[in-house]
Amino acid sequence: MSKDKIIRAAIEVFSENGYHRASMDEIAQRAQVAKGTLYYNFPSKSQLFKTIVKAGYEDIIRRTEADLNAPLPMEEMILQVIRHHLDFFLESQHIAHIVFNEISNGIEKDVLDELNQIRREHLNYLARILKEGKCERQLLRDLDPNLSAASMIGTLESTFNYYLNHQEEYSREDLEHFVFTFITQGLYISFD
Amino acid sequence: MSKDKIIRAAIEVFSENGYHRASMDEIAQRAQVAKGTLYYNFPSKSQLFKTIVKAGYEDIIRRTEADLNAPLPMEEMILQVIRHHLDFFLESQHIAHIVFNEISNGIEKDVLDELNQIRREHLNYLARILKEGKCERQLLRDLDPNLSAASMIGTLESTFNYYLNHQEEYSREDLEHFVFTFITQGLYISFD
Amino acid sequence: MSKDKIIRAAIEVFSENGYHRASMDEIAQRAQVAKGTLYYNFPSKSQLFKTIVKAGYEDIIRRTEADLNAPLPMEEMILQVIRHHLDFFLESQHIAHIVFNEISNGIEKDVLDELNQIRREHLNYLARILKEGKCERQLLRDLDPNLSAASMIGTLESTFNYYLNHQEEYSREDLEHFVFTFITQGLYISFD
Amino acid sequence: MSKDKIIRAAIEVFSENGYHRASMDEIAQRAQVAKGTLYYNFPSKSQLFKTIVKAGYEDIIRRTEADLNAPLPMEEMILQVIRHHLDFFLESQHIAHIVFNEISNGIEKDVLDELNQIRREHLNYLARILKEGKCERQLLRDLDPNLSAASMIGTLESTFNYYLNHQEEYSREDLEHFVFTFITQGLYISFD
DNA sequence: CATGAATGAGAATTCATTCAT
DNA sequence: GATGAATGAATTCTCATTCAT
Repeated sequence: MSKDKIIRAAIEVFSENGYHRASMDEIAQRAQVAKGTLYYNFPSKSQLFKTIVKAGYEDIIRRTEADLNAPLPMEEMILQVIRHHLDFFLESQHIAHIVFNEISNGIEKDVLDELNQIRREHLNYLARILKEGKCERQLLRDLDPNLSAASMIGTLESTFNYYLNHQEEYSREDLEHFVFTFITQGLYISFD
Repeated sequence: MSKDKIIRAAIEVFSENGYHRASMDEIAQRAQVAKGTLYYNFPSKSQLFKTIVKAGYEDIIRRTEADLNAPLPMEEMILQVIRHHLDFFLESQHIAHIVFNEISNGIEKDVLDELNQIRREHLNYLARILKEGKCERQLLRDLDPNLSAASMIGTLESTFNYYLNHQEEYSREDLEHFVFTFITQGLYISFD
Repeated sequence: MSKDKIIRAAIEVFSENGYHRASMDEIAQRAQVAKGTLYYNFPSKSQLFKTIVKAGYEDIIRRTEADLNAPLPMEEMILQVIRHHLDFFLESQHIAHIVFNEISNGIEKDVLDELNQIRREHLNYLARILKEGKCERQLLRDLDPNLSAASMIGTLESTFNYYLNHQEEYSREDLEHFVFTFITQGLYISFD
Repeated sequence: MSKDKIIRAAIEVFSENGYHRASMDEIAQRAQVAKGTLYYNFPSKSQLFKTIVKAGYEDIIRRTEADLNAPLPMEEMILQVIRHHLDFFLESQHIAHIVFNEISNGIEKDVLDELNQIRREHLNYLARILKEGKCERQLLRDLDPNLSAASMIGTLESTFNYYLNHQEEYSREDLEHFVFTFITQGLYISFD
């Protein structure tokens, strides 16, 4: 079906070139449909982009939620969150790159607002997990949950970006272990 | 002098619109020079962009180095690094936004290579600090210094981005304290 | 029935947007039929347009003729012509706007020819009435009947257009009286 | 100079094809400039169109005013107005066609508003002449000056349009005489 | 009778860059 | 040093029309 072909092609083209350099022409070509078909299925370039980003966030949340609705100890939950985000980064580099790196200044205001709304919801989702963890047990430090969620994402993102340029030097386990340790324990050896 | 006016204008326009939506026309207008003058001073848009990014990185390294060449305890060094980066983010939001958020896919390959080279050097600089810290004293965990450096930046960046949209809820001290705690100790209360 | 729904919708859309900006998409939407149905009922956009214009002219001639086939004095005939045209303008603003204002340059040549043919016939019809009037009685000045017919239409049209933008300032009677006086007696107080 | 070449070409293309079918490509080609040059000189198609229409109206008013600022008897004034409008129609068929026939529904609202404003001013100018005439001397009938002005234009326009398709049948004097008689005395032989 | 997905030729507009002055 | 008119390739988007079902 055209819509699917277009989305698959768009993911490729957007992630290879970024939003602004991606051209509808190339997306159409790769999807093997006529340019008009793009606009038959999506009202504009920015809406097509938004559709992809939204699906990306929804996918990652769905994966994470599938694991977390069974009650888990907090350590396990954070590990699962990290794992699912890393999985997503690794399996869907293209989408991930768009979802997390493409700031897209200079996109239509209304679409940008929607994108930011989606981003915010994703952060809130993570922050909520951390908030519960803080109450429930005495595991988590008294840090602002929103900033903590943002920093988790930032850490995952920059770790993954670094990995992209140095794939041969690290294994998947290395990344997972690094991110988990960095996020939960930080750089310092704990003072005891 | 024209060159300065252009750079000042370019920083504004790039950070407001992102690289691709920033137009040489608007930069010329804001700099109050003719468009030709832009090309008299800079060979191309991407070179103008690179000039700004490079200066941004150099500025931040210069500030940090000024403090660190006197021998300091590691705790203090990391705090200084965080402080100088936060200072830079807060004082030069525009440049910082460009320097850290503008991935600039779809820029000429040679300029992109130079930009990545600059980014890499900045990371190396931070990684070197951490490496020394690991040997010197027993403070730092045995984590990969490159990934650690990348994650420090990622944390600073995402914290700052979150702050930009919630300025009223946090003070500068809040940010500094959060980032320092997150980076050095992580989310968990240390097991002792 | 689809055909009627389409015509009703097309009249609206053509008169709101003019021929070139009217889109088959919008006509289909307003008619609540699929786009294919438009082409099932009308071979092309221009043919649909022509159908409407033709029906408009036929309607106005039918109305006028209904009154004029009974023998009437010339004064009365001209008054009836004016009345019926004004009625038509007032009752079917949409169609009238299309019929008289949409010059439609840049329509397919064959359809344009047909449209002009229809227009010509309408003018001829009016000119014939005037010609008879000139012979029959000594009421009408020796003016070219074709130019006279064209000028009658022009007067009705421009009066009506002015009225459209100043509806509150004139009543229907004002218009009728003005047009009748202007056409039959002109601006000057007759020299006697 | 480019601007002049563009305007000359645009007048041709607009009047041959109407606003919507006229393409910037063709205008550029005929003006022998690159497409970009069009946009260097005019911000948009609609603004280019407006520029031409405005100049047309200004030209016609300038011509008329040149004659009328010397005090003239009303008969003479109306004759001059008719003559100058006919001159304009005959000398600048292209512009006249645009100015008076191109209703341009479906143009950007702001430009359309400006166009209507220009049209209105032209009508007001003619209405003012008639108003003065009514007071000054006992020549003019007590007809609404605005509707009268609109009808004068409508008469000139439709007469001219008819003439365009039947050029061989009428001389310039025929037209002038017809329009003057129709406008000032109407169709009826005055009752005396 | 009716549908609606798909098309592709055009159209307006943008913008980095050049170059004669 | 500086200008700004001119360029033309690239880009997004529109829309009448077709056709398999």
